[in-house]
Amino acid sequence: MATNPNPPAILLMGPTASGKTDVALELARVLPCEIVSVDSALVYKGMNIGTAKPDRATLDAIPHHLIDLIEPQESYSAARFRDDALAAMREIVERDRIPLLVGGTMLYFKALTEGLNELPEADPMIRLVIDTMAQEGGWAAVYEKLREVDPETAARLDPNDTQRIQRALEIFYITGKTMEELLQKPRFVYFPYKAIKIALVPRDRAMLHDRIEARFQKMVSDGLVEELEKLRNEYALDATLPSMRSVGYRQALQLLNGELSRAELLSQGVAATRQLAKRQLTWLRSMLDVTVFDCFEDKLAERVLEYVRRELEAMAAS
RNA sequence: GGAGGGGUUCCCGAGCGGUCAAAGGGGGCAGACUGUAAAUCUGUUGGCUCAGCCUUCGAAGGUUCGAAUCCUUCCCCCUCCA
Repeated sequence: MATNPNPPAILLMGPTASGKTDVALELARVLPCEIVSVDSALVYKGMNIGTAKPDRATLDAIPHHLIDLIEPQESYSAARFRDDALAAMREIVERDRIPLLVGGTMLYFKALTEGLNELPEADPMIRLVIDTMAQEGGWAAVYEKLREVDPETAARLDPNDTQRIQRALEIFYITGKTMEELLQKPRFVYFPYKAIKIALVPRDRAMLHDRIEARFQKMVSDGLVEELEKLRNEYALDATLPSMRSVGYRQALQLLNGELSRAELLSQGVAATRQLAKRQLTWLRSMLDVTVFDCFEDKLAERVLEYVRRELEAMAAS
């Protein structure tokens, strides 16, 4: 198996609150797996309650990767995830074990399995320049600038999509080439694994909504706000950081800043989580070759385990 | 008991005789997504046999060619005086 040029990897996807973690832990308990987190929020140290991070005991008992990588004022990226995940997977396979990728950040799954074009990484200075340009002339002026240098990308983007406009212009300023041109180039797709792709999806959205609400309430009563308060004393956190724009923390920070009441924290946190789940489900629907399980099905973990076993056997046989 | 203010489509909330199935926001639903992705953006949101029709603006009557908008009574809610 160590010499297998195309070893298996299990990809377990699903929206927030679909029960991915429970299923993953069960798989890891029975199969020789190590878990690789595919989650843009679990990378932050100290952000535990709001990200539903597995507890210390679980992390110690079962090997987990790509959790607690950076501090809350830092930022991560899909490209960095791809590198980190491929490195982790290689090491896992070298130990004769199976990488079990678990998470809800669908862009990361996509970047991992389909690769990314060669684009420059984010440059804080350039972004600052563009932000300043936006402050002075409005985003309409920034969009106009993009239209001058990269009309194809500008046409593709909505004038209100400031984040992508900034990124496209950033690419041009760094490379002198348009994003359009760089995306045209063929990309290397290095993903030397036989992927077993599984999606946990609710048969009934209302049931997921109920679970989301209960879960968020529990996060708050477990001390989400207090956790953030402590983090804020330790790090210079503000609302523009990617970590502080994540579901739950964004609202908790607003509460600490006096912008939200306790009741609003609850309702807005729950709504933001539902909206996240909705976007995750949109990604999943667009993905082919994924085996879907109803996340409210009885004995979910057992069924998934059984399916994975069959797939692994079939692979070993061929 | 007296003086005011109010009840609008899932929610908040504008409308104050026709151009109103009713602004705006929220929520929901659908979609997009290449180094911020738990982010960002877009569309849609009474029903139907859908360029038209039907049912909606607390309830019931009335005025009018025509009402969510005016009048009457009734039912709730809030503020103030007692």
